[in-house]
Amino acid sequence: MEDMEALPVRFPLRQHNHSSCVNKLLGDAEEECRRQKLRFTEHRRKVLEIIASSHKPLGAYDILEQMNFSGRRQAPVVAYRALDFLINLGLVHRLNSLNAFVACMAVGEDHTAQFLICRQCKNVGELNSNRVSERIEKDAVEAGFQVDQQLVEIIGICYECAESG
Amino acid sequence: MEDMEALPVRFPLRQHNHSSCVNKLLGDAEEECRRQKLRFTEHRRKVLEIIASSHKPLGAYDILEQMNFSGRRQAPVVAYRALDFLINLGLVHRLNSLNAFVACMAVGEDHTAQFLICRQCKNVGELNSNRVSERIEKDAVEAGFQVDQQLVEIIGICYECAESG
DNA sequence: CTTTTAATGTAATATCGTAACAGTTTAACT
DNA sequence: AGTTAAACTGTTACGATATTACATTAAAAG
Repeated sequence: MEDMEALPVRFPLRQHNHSSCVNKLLGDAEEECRRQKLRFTEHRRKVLEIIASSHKPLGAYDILEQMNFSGRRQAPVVAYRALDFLINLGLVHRLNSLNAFVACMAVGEDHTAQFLICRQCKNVGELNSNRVSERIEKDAVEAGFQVDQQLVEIIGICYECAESG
Repeated sequence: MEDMEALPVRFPLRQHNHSSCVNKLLGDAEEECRRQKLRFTEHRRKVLEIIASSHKPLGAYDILEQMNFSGRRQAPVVAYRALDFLINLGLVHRLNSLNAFVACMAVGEDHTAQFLICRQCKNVGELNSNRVSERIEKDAVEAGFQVDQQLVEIIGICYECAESG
């Protein structure tokens, strides 16, 4: 039986208010950390804020550059440690084909994710299709493979870029 | 309507004759280059041979190490150039989550591919499920995205490792 | 046989990511 | 409150992955 619900997808529109996404995500993060008794430290907050403020994926060193509060340049490991934390919490996703990071757009929704990477505008959308993840799971199992994690990155052209030629 | 054909999957068995895979792949490569009037040079042959001789994914620098014919150590770019060529031809696949490369196991079959990466034995299998690729294509299109390329990497435990505990 | 295109050689450098370890802060427990 | 254990931070150094640039050589096309 096929799932007939609307297909959840988040693709950032050209004009939209970043600051509300950022605030929402920071709030979700705080709450999640409280629930799990984890520490939402300054570094972690800052890194999440930087990532959430961009719908284009950012490299670890891009993030690092924006961490110069106090004028002092941070060591790479500072960014990577915060990223590991945020990824484990499901607040940030890593895009392996780009060596880059994006904020999760479906925090707290118990979701699977596939990433839509526009090779023109470089924006990244998040598709949350259970049909895709279930199809992968079933076919892998049929092939004798036990699935722990799925990494799905889809390269192409987003709607807005297709429109504007 | 669902595709009821057997699901194509290639997972290397523990005991099997590598040299026959290697020879088949080299033959296919030669033929494909003849057809497309491309040059199958020494570097390209050697890199393909190295990759095909391993069912575990190899990093570019692993490959480089094995390219020391003439005792001379090659520069990284030599491996990367050959890899680019082989990837464009569809003879080699890149695994983004590992920064590593594997030989294609379905050359000349007009296939889609999803990779099954065993985190225990580190072998990589190639699943060729059109059901998966079509599901991804459909859902992406439904989300307003035009797909050029799909990157699907599935991490887990292969059959043989699950058997042997 | 000459022109043009593709491939190679070589050096340097850019980009991405981790190890190791000492010091500090926070939380948990008497 | 004072002590202990766990988590986080600061810092240095290094390892791993990948690309740019440019001069040279080899091959294919005319």
